[in-house]
Amino acid sequence: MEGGGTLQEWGGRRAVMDALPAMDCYEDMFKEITRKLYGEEGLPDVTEGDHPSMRAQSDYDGESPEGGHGALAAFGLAALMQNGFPPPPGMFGHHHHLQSESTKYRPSGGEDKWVSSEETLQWTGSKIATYNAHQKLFRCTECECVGFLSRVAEHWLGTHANLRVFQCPQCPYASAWARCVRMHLQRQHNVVDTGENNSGLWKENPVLEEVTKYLQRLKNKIESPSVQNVNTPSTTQLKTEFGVSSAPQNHGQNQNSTPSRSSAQPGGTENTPSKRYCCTFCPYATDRRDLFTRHENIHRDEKPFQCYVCQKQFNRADHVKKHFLRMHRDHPYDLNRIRRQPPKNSNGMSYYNKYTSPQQNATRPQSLPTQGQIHHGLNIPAGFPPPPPGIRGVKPPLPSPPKMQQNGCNAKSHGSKTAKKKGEKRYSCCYCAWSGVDNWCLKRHLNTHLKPFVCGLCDYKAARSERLATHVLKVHNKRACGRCSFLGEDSAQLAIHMQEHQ
DNA sequence: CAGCAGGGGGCGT
DNA sequence: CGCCCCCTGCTGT
Repeated sequence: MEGGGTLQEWGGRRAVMDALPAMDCYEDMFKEITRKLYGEEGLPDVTEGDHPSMRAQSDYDGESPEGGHGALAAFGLAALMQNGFPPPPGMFGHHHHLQSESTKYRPSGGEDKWVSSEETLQWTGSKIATYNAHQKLFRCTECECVGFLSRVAEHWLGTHANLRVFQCPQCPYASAWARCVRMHLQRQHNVVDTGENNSGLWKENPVLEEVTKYLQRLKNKIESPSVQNVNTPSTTQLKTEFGVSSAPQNHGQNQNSTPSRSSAQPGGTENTPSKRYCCTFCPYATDRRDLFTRHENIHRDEKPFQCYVCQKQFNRADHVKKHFLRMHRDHPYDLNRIRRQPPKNSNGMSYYNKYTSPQQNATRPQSLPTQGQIHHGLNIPAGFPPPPPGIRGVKPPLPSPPKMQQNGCNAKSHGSKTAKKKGEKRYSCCYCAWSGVDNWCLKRHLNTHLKPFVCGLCDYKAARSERLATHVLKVHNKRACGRCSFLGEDSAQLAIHMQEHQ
């Protein structure tokens, strides 16, 4: 298949969403997805919306018309209708299916005649949507969502291709939904973007243009078969379709051109478009496959390693070693004892695959982390799924050693427990006689001299962001973001803002 | 304010 | 795979 490389990556990303990370490489993932999409199963089992990381990726995306699941969730339907979608016909009880001959024409008369294109998008093999000339509406072939051209194109790209084609012109934020970017612009940059006079939401993404042109050709063909391909929408028309104005240039000239790697995958539309591997769930991108694989484990919540002294679990072996050298320096460190499970079991399944069987995945959303959920590591025997991702900073009650004992261990090993300490290296302040154990301590100490956190409403300066936040709250009755200069009117507004930092 | 542990990314091997 | 670096959150002073 032409453009197989791109589709391969696309398929790989779908594979991640399909919770098939046991595949040892993207090639295998692609094969699996191809089998799912076009093989005997015939319908995808997209579960990206079930992934906690996916849910946290963006509050705007959370407001997106789709919940990320192939089936329309209740709120997704409501959002769709809010966006101008008529209620999807037969959505209740319908099952997913790709376009087939049997679904080309509906038996309910001419008014319900949904016609598909004879061509398919080369890089996906999908026919995207069918068109009903009577209703002048498109219907997604994968989930039967119904809407106008731009909406269905946006829906398909965002839901079934998982692409974020709309880019904030002022920051790296991108979304699959134009209105989400408009909302982001309004909230974060105080730019009221009506969709008619906005500042370039249409990301430089030939895929959007390709899909839109594809649907337009389908529409033209059905409504005016004799003039097909004449009314292929221009770039300006496309921008109008999506309510955007300033589109970048150099879009794909060939309508069937294979999308570039950077634009064909969501990560390619992130702030690091040149990276080869881009995470579906967060903005992370890298050129190294091994780093990407390691990063993916973060979103899988697996902790295959554990400290054999205190049973604390880790997702990386080097973290176990670092922990061990910090906390249990009196014990001999044995690399062979830190793995909770062998890398491969007798069936050749990886550790992760073992615990992410379809049954496991089905119950995964119920194990989403919530406030107050604390993992008692000692109660989880080896061989059981790792706990939900712990809330950062909440330390589970470990069986041993108790906190005081840990501190005693630290105190005992002070001065020699790390290479840093071994070398007696100290980081000295240039303004005073202070010296610290690491560079970060020095940085933080320097803030006491420099006070880089300046209140935007008065002359107050603070050495720490939390101090400034306290000041802003007490003096100005506003909620300050610890990561940027945002000031919220109340905690709810700040909470919404903080989600964007995810 | 500073020490500390945990976690994530980059990089070399 | 392991090391180093950086950052964050928690905790004690």
